[in-house]
Amino acid sequence: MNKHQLKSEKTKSLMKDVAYKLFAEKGYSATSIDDITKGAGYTKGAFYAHFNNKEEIFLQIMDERMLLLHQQIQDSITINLESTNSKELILSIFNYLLELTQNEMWTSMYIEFVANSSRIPEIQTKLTAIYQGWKIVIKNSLDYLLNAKQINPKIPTDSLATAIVAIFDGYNIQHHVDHSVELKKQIEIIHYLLGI
Amino acid sequence: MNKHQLKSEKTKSLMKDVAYKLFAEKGYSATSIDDITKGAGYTKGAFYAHFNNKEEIFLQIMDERMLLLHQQIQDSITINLESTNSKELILSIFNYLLELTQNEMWTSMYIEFVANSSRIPEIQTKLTAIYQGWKIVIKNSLDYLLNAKQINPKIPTDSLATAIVAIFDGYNIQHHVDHSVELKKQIEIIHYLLGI
Amino acid sequence: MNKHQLKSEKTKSLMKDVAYKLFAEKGYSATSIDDITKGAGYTKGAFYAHFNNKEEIFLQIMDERMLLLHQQIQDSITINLESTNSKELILSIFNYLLELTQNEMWTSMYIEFVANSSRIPEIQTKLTAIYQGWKIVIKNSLDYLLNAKQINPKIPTDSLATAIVAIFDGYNIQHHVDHSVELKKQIEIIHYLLGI
Amino acid sequence: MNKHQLKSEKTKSLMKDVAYKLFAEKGYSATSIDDITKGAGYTKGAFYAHFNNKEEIFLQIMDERMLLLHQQIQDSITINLESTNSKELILSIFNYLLELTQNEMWTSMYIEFVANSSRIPEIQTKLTAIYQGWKIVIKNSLDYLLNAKQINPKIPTDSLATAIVAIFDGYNIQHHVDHSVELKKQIEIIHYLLGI
DNA sequence: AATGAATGAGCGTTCATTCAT
DNA sequence: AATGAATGAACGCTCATTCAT
Repeated sequence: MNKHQLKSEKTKSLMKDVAYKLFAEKGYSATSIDDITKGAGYTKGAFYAHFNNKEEIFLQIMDERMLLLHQQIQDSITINLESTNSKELILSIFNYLLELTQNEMWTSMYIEFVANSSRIPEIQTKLTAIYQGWKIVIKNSLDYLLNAKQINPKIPTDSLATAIVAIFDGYNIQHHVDHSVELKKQIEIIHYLLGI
Repeated sequence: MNKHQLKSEKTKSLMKDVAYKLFAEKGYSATSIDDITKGAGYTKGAFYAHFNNKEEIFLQIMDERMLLLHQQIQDSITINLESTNSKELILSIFNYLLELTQNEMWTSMYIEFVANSSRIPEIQTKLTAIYQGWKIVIKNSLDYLLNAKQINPKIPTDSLATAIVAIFDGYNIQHHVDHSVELKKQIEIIHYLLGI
Repeated sequence: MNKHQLKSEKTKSLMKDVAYKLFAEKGYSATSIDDITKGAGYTKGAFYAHFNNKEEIFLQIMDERMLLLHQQIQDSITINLESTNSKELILSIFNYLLELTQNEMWTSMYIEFVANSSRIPEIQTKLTAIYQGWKIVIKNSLDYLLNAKQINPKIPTDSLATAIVAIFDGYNIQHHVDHSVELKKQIEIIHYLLGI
Repeated sequence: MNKHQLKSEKTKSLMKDVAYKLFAEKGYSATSIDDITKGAGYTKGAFYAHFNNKEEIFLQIMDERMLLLHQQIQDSITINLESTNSKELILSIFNYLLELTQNEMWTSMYIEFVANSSRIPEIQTKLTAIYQGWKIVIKNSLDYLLNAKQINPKIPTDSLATAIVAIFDGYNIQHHVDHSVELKKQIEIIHYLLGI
């Protein structure tokens, strides 16, 4: 990677960081290109040297953040899969998600994704794929634990995976609106569903 | 109410119906006053004769729709509380919510409420109150059923109420993004949580 | 026509007059909406209350000016057709066109039409129709004079009509670039072609 | 000319070729520096290494194309001046011009020159000079043929030269707008004017 | 000679809002 | 109550031009 590319990458990254923050704070529509570039210390023109339009930066941020999240969950699982204690594994995964949802910025951005999904088809496609990914990861983990007889659910693991994702999303939304809602309580519910 | 007021009320109501539809379809930001008034067969000026600004109509719609929803749930409970069979009561409530979430327009609008809650403080206040209301309604019903020994939950009823709301929201979001997600499955989960 | 429409028509007309002048002076691309509205004493927004976009005002001006021109030529012919002297008729028509081409603004605007015709299909269609119209008007007049044995051309009247239009356009362009070119001389040429 | 200069000249020439094409296709205003450099396989910076600004390349292209055209006409005349038959001379010259005007790109570019002449004084000066040049070349040829009694015009040769240029321009414009106009017909008219 | 990141001014367009009628 | 002309600020985007490399 030459100097030009390096500088370009740095600028893009800076703009994406600022945009991420602003999209979360003010929403996609209410965030202007000017807001983004000024926040990153550039002028409007610089934005269009790196992104074709506003939608593109939104989608790129979404892609990157979702990929990162997916990988981190995956890693968290891999590391803990050797642990003999199922509770530890489950706890580690869910605690990870918990931390994430406690990050207000991420939640706002996530809701922005969902809110715009019906208007921007590409977002819908991506989000659907992401949901599928999460559910598969969770189902696989549950299957593994089930085989190891470490969980004892009364509900099929694929339905459980969907339910767990829903519970996270649901608590996420409630907490986003009303911070007095305790996110930790969802862990209890999930444990109960898992029969542990 | 005289003729003038009646006409005024009718105009407002028409505009709110159109606005509800448009906010759900295109989002709050992307919907213009012109879209609303043209859709209702009026011109821009008429809008400002009835609403002070765009935010106001959004909040009024939210108020009315949420109140309506709340009352309908309340009614559904009241009617069914006398039924000897707990399953029937639960089913009737949840089926009501199910129908609602299967109404795409309502879901879109609901997500619009949530997405705008961090930007418009009044929305946050209202949404928080609404969540509280729902949870109280659900908790009271659960307590009633618990006393009647018709449900057998392992989790306190207030936590359960929060969980049930979260599950509805969560499935709602997933279904909004990916229509292949079956909303009916959430009922299974909730039944399991209730020990029935 | 009510007061609203009257005011609207006045504003549109004012804007079209200013736009006509500016398009001729600076060309279509180089003329901004701001130039037009400021010149007419309005703000940018007012423009879009009356025209859908920049192209529309250009096309409307073209339509109106061309229609007017066509009618005036037509009138000029009708009035003079009764005259016994063919020279008078011819002179009156060509003098009319002469006057027009001596109006720099009109010529500039006309060249703008032509220059943009390959890029804006609607302009091409309109211009083609206008050329047809002119040629028919001229051919009909020539045929009339031919029947009356007042002209004695060696070339078919339809070819002559095309040639006459070409000569007007050609002198027009030369004069537009170099004002020392005498437009009057083209009348001589045309007279010669007509055998008078 | 050393290697550096050679390369430079080649780059300039490439850019001018691409620019010529683009100016003709999209017009001067609508053609961006980026369009030109990308089309020539370079980047923006390279443009400014060879031209001071956009106007400069336009003027250079105009200069070169017009010079070329002038020389080719001149050559065409010189070669044919010895021919005993006047018709051949005339035909060769006009056929050359005919071919040129049938080249759509050239016509578009030519109209761009004319349309921009009132905005860019340098273009006006150049175009005026070019018109003068053409007219002198044509007049001289006509005078030569007149002396040789090979043409028999009823109109002074200088007026005829102007008329011939006008006829070419006029048919050019008509054909540019409406391709069904036959350019060949203008030759008939000119022959008639020349009394041959 | 050539790259390409960045500027900055400007453009066409939209839209919430105001107000005379 | 309703119209619709007009405002004015903002927005997404383009582009000629500059300049460090």
